[in-house]
Amino acid sequence: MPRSTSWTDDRIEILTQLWRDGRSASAIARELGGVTRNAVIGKVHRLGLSGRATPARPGTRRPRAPKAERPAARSRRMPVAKPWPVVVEPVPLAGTSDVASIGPHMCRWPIGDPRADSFALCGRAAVRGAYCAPHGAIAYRPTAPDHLLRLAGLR
DNA sequence: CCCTGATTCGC
DNA sequence: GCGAATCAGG
Repeated sequence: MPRSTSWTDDRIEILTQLWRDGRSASAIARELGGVTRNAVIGKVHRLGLSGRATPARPGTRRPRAPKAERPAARSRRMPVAKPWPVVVEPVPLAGTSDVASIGPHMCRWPIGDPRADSFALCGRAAVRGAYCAPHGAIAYRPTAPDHLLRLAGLR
């Protein structure tokens, strides 16, 4: 028994039969064992078995470029779905008002842990709804364009 | 990414 | 003759 798998007559016959059956090269290689699909394809060609009954060979093989590396085709396309800009403004580190002293036109943005004594509300002039400009920028984030929300199943 | 066969060429 | 590497595609 040959320890290196070789193309013995019987293996060639199996190969021929399976190939005519339309089995793929890799399937044949697995069936035979000890050979790769490349080996099978190579043998098929050497045997002159290549074109099958109805091969349907659309593309003709390229003569193989001498040695050039592929230029990695540049495609110009629109930049896709960059995150829309989120404005980050400086935010006051500490609040100046507590819930009792907060007025109607003062920023109600909570600062700190509500359970802590240091808890406060921002208290700056409210210019966007209940909040000052920087807190309003956080509270009223721009939403995604409608079509994107639809794509995401959020509408 | 998986897969297909085709081709080249050093061994 | 052999088949890995590499190719063009599906």
